[in-house]
Amino acid sequence: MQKTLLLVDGSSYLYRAFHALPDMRNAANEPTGALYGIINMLRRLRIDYPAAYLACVFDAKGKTFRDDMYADYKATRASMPEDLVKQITPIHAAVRAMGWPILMVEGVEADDVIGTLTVQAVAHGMDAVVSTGDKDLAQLVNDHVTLINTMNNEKLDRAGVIAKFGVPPERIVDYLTLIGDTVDNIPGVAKVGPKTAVKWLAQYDTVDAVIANAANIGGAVGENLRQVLDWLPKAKELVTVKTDCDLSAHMVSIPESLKAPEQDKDTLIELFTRYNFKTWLRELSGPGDTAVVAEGAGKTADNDSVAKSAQGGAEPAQSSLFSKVERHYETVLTEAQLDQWLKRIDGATLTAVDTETTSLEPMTAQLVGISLCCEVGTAAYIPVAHRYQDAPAQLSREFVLEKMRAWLEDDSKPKVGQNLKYDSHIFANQGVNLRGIVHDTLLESYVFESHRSHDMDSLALRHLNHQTITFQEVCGKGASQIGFDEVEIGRATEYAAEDADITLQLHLAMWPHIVDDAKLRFIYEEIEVPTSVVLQKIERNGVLIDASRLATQSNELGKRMLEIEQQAYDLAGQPFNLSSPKQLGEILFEKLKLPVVKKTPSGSPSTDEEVLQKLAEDYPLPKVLLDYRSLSKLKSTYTDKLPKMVNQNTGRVHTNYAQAVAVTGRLASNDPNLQNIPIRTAEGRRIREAFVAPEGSVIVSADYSQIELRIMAHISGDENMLRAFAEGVDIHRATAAEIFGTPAAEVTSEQRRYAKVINFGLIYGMSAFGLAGNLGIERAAAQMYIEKYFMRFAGVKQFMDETRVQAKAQGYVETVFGRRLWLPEINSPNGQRRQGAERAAINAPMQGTAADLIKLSMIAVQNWIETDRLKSKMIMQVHDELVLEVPQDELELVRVKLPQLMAGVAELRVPLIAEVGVGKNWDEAH
DNA sequence: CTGCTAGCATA
DNA sequence: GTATGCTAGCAGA
Repeated sequence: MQKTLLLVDGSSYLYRAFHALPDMRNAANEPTGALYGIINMLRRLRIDYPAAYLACVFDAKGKTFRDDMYADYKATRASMPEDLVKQITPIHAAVRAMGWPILMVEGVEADDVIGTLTVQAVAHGMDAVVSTGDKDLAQLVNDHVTLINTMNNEKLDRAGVIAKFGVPPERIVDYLTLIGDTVDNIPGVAKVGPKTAVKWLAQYDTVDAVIANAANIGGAVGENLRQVLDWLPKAKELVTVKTDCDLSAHMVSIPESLKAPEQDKDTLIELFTRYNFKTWLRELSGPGDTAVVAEGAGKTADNDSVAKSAQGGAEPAQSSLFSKVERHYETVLTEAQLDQWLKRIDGATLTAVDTETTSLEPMTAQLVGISLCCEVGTAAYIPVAHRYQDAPAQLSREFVLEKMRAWLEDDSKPKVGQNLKYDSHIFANQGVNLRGIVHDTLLESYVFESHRSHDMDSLALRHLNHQTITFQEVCGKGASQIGFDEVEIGRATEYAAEDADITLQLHLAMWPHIVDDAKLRFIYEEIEVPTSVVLQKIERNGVLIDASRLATQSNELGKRMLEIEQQAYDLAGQPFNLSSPKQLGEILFEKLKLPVVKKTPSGSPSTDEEVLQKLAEDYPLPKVLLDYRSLSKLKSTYTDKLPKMVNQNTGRVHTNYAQAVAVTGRLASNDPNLQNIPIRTAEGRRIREAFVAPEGSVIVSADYSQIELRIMAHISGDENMLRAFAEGVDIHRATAAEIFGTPAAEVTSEQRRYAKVINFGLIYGMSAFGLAGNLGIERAAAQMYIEKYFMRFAGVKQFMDETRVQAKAQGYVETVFGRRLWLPEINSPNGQRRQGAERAAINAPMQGTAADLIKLSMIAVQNWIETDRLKSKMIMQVHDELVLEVPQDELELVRVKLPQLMAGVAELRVPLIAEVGVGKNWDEAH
């Protein structure tokens, strides 16, 4: 592999970091902003550009040759602010401790040192990557030297330089000579800016040639040019970066002198302690830092609420880095513009992609425009289907997609987006298969802060301190809402290009929080991102529904409901709306004077199932209502609704899996929800009969057996429970045997039922009160069972206590794989809320680990299907169950392999077991 | 038309 | 007692 030398223009970042970050200070009131910014930047760099050889170059004190040849060199530059001066020493110390050789050469500017090193590196057969915020260094770029700007993710190779400046790298010196450099106080030609410089260079090629032809250039600028003919050669020398400096006094040889040393952990701990970078510190001293050290990186600020409040605002969102970036948004209306953007994104390290469409329904929405951003602040919007009075001519949807297809479908062109699963559908609707999804800001936020909101507007506000243009501002709301295709293109560009720009910035802001944390990184890279790709496929596969069967059921249900309705009217002595809890309450509790069993949170008498069940013991009407309710639920939610959700094009039902809503890591299914299709009652199960396989295929369902209890056994390490699972016995029976102190063979069905309720209660963080309610026994009796349980399963008790402690101490609990589940209310002064959070804390590791496991299963199964080119397809996920549609000739294969894959995704202290069922429909497959 | 409550389907 | 999403009714626009 090609060796790479990674060079950082430390000086160029000093000022930028200092000015971009707010005034941060440690307890001793020492300024820390620039220090924080530089450390953060170097860490990110090491991750994004792994290189064996490194150097961070700073300007040294003292005059340089430029000062000697030009008295006013940098004359306009103010002296370094005192707060920055104070940070220089710690910055150098930190850079060194992080394992970066530092180069400071007296009498030679950092630029010249870098220039010289790149030339030497190339001479040694290496490539060089130069990280700088200074565009002047573009002159160093060639086939082996690339420029990157970590502040805005910009990457400049030869093509990039041409795209950005309009001239190739070897003409950058000429270009800068003509324009001048106000920062260094080097004048160029008055009134000549980038446009004119590019024009002249296109015509005459070099500054020397421009000078030679000065007499032929007309206009005021021609006159200005002739005024400075004598100066230009000197300006050219000033802006030229030297590549032949003598560095022999500072290094033995290239590249050995620049081999990255190990990071100096002790010094880093000292520095991070002194400057109060707690999160980095925690990572250095905490567990899991082996992986981190191996990458030569520590841990970045996580800005969680705990950290923030605890340290009074040190480690701010690095977002502020971007708030000052100048914005340049372009509407792409011509083929030439599109070509230029294609060139840019083709060479980009990462491109933010966003689509604008006619609706939010992923399977039917039509593409209206595409926005792109591969450099912070610079984005494009490509409208392809805006249609309103006098809309300008646009490139057609088909044309743009064909031009972009190669890039969109290229797995090696890295893309980021906000919920790219949606955009993937939009592209798929047009026959384009989006590949190369390496990041998704929705998932980054979800993995980083499970409990917070993940919509782009909130994220921008939180991480970038930026208020985005909202969809509502652009399209209005309610009846007067217009489609995005009716939005004026200029306005659409402001909105859409900003979305892509913000997406890229959000990634840059959130990624450091994940990349340095081995566990979060695993969850993100190995679970969430691949899961989103799999989900998109499952959603697209869809489920075949026997609509006529459901219609028949709807009819029957309707008839029976009418009969029941009549009975209810007779019993009530008047007609009323059975679906209205309010009217029902009046009938039951006012007219018929039935006793109020419990009240709703709002104070009215409850009429829920539990209440009606109780009242049904003594009165006829409640029973009738229970029947009505169950039928009505089935009809309205399922048998009426599902046929309406069949996609006209595919003839199937396509749910949408929400990947970032459930705080435990579970998926949620909506439009329609396929995760709550009835199963408990015979009546309800008939709906599953309508979930069918097409001719020649069958439905295969595989579900994890007792997954959450197994996870509890694993996490708690409780010996009794582990043994029960290891022996493969009936877990509820085993539990009953322990609690009631009888041999397993003598456990009664009543005892087993109790044990089962207790087992479930445990998973939910049960209290004696809750258990009593559920079993219909006294609270004291319930308490006794719980105590008995904890005596026999002491490991479980210990796990629960420890989980509560951990949750309170750090504000979150973790799954087995390290997913963080935040519990904002765990220390709430409100007892009710706090106890709620405690129960959630108990439940979350189990529910969350189960979610991790089945996501890993989905990835494994999809991978298998694609590798072996099977025709079987996943069509649903229901928390612990995967449902596939399998052609007959693949049945035996799937039947064996599917549960193996599911059981094999992780090695826990208990065996994982997946049970398979097969049938013509989903009901039979269970 | 929007947002809320009550109730109920699933794991 | 955990985690979700959807429906109907109803109140206030």
